[in-house]
Parts: sequence; structure tokens; C-alpha cells
Amino acid sequence: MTGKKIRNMDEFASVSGISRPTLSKYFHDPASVRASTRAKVEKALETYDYTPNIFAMNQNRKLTKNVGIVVPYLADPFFAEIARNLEQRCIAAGYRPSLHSSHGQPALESDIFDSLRSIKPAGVLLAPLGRASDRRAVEKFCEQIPTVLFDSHLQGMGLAFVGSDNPQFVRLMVDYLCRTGEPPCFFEMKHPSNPNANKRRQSYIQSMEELGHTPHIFQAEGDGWDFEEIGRREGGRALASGAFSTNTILCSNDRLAIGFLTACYEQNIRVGIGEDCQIRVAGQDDHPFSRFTCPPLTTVAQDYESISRRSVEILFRAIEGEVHAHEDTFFEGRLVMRSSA
Amino acid sequence: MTGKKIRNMDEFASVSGISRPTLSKYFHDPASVRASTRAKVEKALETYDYTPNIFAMNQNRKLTKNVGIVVPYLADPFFAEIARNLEQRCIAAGYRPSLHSSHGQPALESDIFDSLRSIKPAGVLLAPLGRASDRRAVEKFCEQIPTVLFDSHLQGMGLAFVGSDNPQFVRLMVDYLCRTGEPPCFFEMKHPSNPNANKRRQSYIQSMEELGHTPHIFQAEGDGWDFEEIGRREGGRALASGAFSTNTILCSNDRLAIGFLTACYEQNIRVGIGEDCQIRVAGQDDHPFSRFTCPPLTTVAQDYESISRRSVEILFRAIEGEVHAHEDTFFEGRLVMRSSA
DNA sequence: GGCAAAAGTTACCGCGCGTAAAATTTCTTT
DNA sequence: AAAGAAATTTTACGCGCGGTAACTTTTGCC
Repeated sequence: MTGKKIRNMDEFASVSGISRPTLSKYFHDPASVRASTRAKVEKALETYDYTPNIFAMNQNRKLTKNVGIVVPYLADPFFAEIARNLEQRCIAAGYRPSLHSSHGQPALESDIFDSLRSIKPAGVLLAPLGRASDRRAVEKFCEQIPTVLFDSHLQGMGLAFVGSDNPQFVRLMVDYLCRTGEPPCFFEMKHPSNPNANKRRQSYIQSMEELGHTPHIFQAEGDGWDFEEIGRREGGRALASGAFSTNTILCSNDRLAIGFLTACYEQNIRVGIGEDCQIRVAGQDDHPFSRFTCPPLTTVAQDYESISRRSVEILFRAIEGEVHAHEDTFFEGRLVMRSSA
Repeated sequence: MTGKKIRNMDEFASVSGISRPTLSKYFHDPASVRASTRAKVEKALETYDYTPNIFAMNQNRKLTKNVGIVVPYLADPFFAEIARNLEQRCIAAGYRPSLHSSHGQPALESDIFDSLRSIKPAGVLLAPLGRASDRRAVEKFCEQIPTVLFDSHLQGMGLAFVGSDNPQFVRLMVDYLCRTGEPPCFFEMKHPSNPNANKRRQSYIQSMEELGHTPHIFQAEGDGWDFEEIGRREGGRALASGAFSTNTILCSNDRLAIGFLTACYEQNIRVGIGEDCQIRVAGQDDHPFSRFTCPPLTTVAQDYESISRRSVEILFRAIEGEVHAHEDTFFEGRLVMRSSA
């Protein structure tokens, strides 16, 4: 490593005593050469400082080792965490991940597609914006490049979809809330950016009816990805106007719930399950900050370990030639009981 | 754009009636060719679908248009936001940013350096891990590639450093807290990962002494980047043992404060500035979530707009050949008064 | 020890573009 | 309109590696 700097593969072939085509094979996949050869290469690699020129590699290879990871909103720690998880798995599998965030903007999402196309990725892990996505653009992209969708389901696109079983999330929580207190009212955005929200609403209605309760839904105005602020502002308005017919609020997601908790605080409404509490609040997703809200938020945890494992699994298999029909995978959530509900 | 797909620059030269070397110049910098030529190129670009092969370009160019952005911990929304800001500025300036997170791990930071070297970036915007960084590795990297450091100051490294005026942050807050109530105790980590923390501690001591108060510091055990959890656990322990000699706590950063607020909640200690409140808590940084804690957190806002603007400004000037001596820039913070203190 | 299979070698071409130098065209200046 | 400067074109070569075919060597096995 501290040794002489080598300029190209030919030169490294000379000093290592291995032919260039064999070296090429080695760098493409170390396991594709004989163990004794590999040892020789790796020994030479300790003596000399050489890395194949990545641009020359990618220019000629039929398939690069590049993998794109795209999330809709990286400032949301949930996506940051899942991106990290995906990134590590890609590296472990010998790929070069590149991380991209659409920042909630459809135009940026399309720009990212263009940018990704230009680096000829072997595959892409895509969490689309959802409702705001340019469906045509996503569809076209998925046709050109092996893509696994996660988090936001866009019907039939890509090699596969991996996400959460949203109906199960809601059933789990509605069931818990009904068992332990008043049936919940559902608090969500009127125009949610994420299609998961729609499934959650539907499941809420169904779950309530199955338990013999009347569903109540409060839909907050507001667009974009500032969920906390929308939860605070609109939640506050709803509280002030007495729009809720119950003392239990199930928020469509944790970020909305975090804002809603702030609204409760502002109006001096005590949240939790204690004797002196006036309202119960629950979220969904187990956002990294939910453990630290006051009170800590009761929620349903996404199994993002499984989601990311499965996503890369499917993608890498497809890259390596396995052909499968499009399939959707939905992982179950886990109830996380804290003191807010 | 809908037109025929062109395979390479030679082919595009034929159909556009412009020579390949001139096209090469155009794609390198559209302003470097005559306006009439540029018009011809752009007209042809509307008819034919062509983009230069990015790998072939980068292989031969002395300087790529790649810019690396490295942050220590992307799951912290503060870094996610500043990364987004930097990213947009790079794109606007015609560069190709790539985003990397060290995830709090020194080994990963070094891996990122290697990875960046392989893409021959024109420059890098680096927020190092800080104390945990391999200083040798950072220094070596900065010598090889034009690098602007931000957020964490590592003495003298890189083209420049851009960050916050940490002493001013603390002065501002200590002054405010003393003016409006009891002098604060300083709550921080014993082994902070970020060098800013040390400056904040020193400034706390100095500010208190200047105002004629005795400094009190509580140092939390714990390593890593789980600041909220450390704030909650150790803050809770401190509260329970009566380690604070005042009713006012100034946390070294917002994330610690967020955890500390949770600890207060758990011990039924009412936080804020109201009549019935027992303790005041303040943070520093204006973390995106600080507005939504209960109570909302009083803090000092980092001017990350200025920090990011300045960072890219310096980097791009250096890339374009301007030579300057190493300089450090520290931007002032703004007091954000909310109801926690 | 012999033989087939696997692995390695040699030799050559292709990829798409950057860049330099010389020749030519175009624009600007007076 | 002529001269000079600036831009463009032509020509030629290089970058570092991938892929393939034909050949040689090594390996594993009975």
C-alpha cells in the first residue's frame, strides 16, 4: 500500500507477474480466479499502490457496479436510516451505491432519473415521491433500468415492491386503542403525498367497522413535506374547534403526530394514559424521534431492517440474471407501546 | 429530444455540422464557443437525443465536474438540510455533487476518502467526524484534493473552514438566560465527538465569569452519536441525583436538549418559563425538530444558509484557479426564543 | 501417468472522448 | 477593403480498460 504508485493495469501486470486479462477478471470478481492466483494478486496489492481506473472500467463494462438509492425526502430521519441500511448492504455486496434525495420535488425526482441513467447503474432502489411522482417518468425509468421500489407503492412498476403492510399497521393500533380506551379518531392530511396514507385511511375505516365503531376522520389542509408543522397547525385548529369526538387520536404517521403533540402542549392539553390525561395520541412508523417526544409516542414500528434486506436481495438477484415475475412484499409492523396512548 | 438516439460525439458531429473538438469544448463549457455555434449545437440537441458519455469524459479530463459532499451523520436532520443546501448550489454551478455520510464511524470516513479519490473530484465539501476523525487521513486527503471543511474545525486543514462562531452562540444564550432568570448550568457530553463542543464549554465558563457567576458543568457519560438517548439517560440520572445547582440548564446542543426534555418529562418536572415551571432548558443549533418539542426549545440558530453559501463560494473559486491563504470563517448565531427558557 | 477440464496467456481491437498542433475560416478593427 | 485576431476545423494521438479468440499451461481425477 505504501509502495510505488502504478499507473495502469498493464504496469501492475508487469510487476505482479499476472497477465492483464486475468487481473481484469480478478478486479471484476476476485472469486473468478484460482485461489493461488488471487493470493498472488493480493500480495502484489500490498506492495504496490494500484486501483483500476473507475471511469475506464465503467466505460467498457457491459454492466457497472453502480447502484442508485433514491429517497423522497432525506431530511426525514426515517429515510436517512433506511438509506444508510441500503447503502451498507450494497457496499457489502461489492457495489457502489450513490445516494439521492428528491427533496419532495417531482422535478428533482426526474432530474435524478436522468442523472442515474448517465451512470448506467446495474440497478436502482427507489422510494418514489408517491402521489407527486411523474408516473410516466417512473415507468419509463423502470423499463430502462432494473429497479426495486420500496416504501411507496406504485402499481406494478419495477422489478418488485417492498414495503409495509399498512392495513396491518392500522388494525394493530386500532385494536390496541379500542381495547384500552375510547375508539380513535383518525388524523391525516387531506392530500397525503404518500400512497401509504390512503391504505391507512381505508384500513382505519374497515377496522373500526369490524369492531362495531363509527369511523371519524379529520383531514388536515396543507401540502408538501412539512408534516410536523401541518400536524401542529391543523391539529391545533381541530383541537380548538372541538372537531374530535373522542379523546383518542390516531395519526396517519409519526411526523404528523409529533406536530400534533406540540399543538396539544400549546393548548395545555395533557397527553397520555395517566389518570390526569385528557387525550391519547398514537402515531405510525416509529420515527427515530418518537422515543423522545413528550410523552414518548406510542406507534407501530416499520420493519425497515427486513424492508431493506429484502429490497437489495431482490435487486441483486435480478442483476445476476434471475428472472422473476413482479412481486409485492409487505412486512408487518410491531406495536411500540409508550406513554402517549 | 424525441429524435434519433445518437451513439457518440462523432455521430453527433456529423448530424449537427459541427466538428467534434468544438463539440467537446461546448460540452465542457457552452460559453467557450461562439454564440452562433452554440445556437447550432442547441438546435441539434433539440432534434437529436445525445448526452456525452460521462465516463469517457471523466477518464480524460484533467478535472472532472464531480464534487463530493461529506457529512458525519446524515440521520441528523441538521446535516441532511445543510447537505441539501450544498447539493443544490453545486448543481446550480454546473457540478455533479455526490453525497456521503460517515455514519459516525471513522473507518467509514476513510473509506469515503478512498471512494472520492477514485472519482477524481474537482473539490470536496467536508464536515469531518471531528474528534474521532483520523487526522492523518483527513490531512492527506486535503493535500490531494481541494477541500473546504465545514461545521467541525480541524486546525489549518483544507482550503478553508466555514462554520459557526461557537463562543458567540454561548455568550448570546448565557447572557439571555442570566438576564431572564437564574444563571445556567452547562450540560454536555464528557467526550463530545464534535470539537465545537469544546469551544462551547470554554465560552460558557468565560461568559459566566464575565457576568460574575460561578460556572457549573455537568458532563454526561456515553459515546457515539445517539445524543438524544445520552441526554435522556444521563440527564435523567443528573436530575434524579440533584446534580444541578440551578433551575436553568444550557445544553451543548439541541439533540442533547431533546433527550433532556424527555428526561424531565419522565420525572414529571415541568419545563418552561411559566409560573408553574420548575426548570428552564435551552439548546444550541436550532435543530429542525426543536420547534416541535414540548415545550418548544429555546435555542441559538446556526446560519446554515450562510455557511453553505460561503463554503461552495470558496471551493469553486479555488477550483477555478483563485489562490488564497487558508482562512476561517465563523458565522454568528441568532437567538431563537421559544417557551422552554 | 495420462487425460479432460479449468485457468491463464498472448494478441488484437474497440469504447467515447480529451487534447495538441497545424490549417483554415470567420469576425473585428481601422 | 485589407490586416490582424479569434474561433473553428482537420488531423492525429492518447487515455485505461473490456472483450474475444486461439493457444498454452496448470489442475484435478481415475
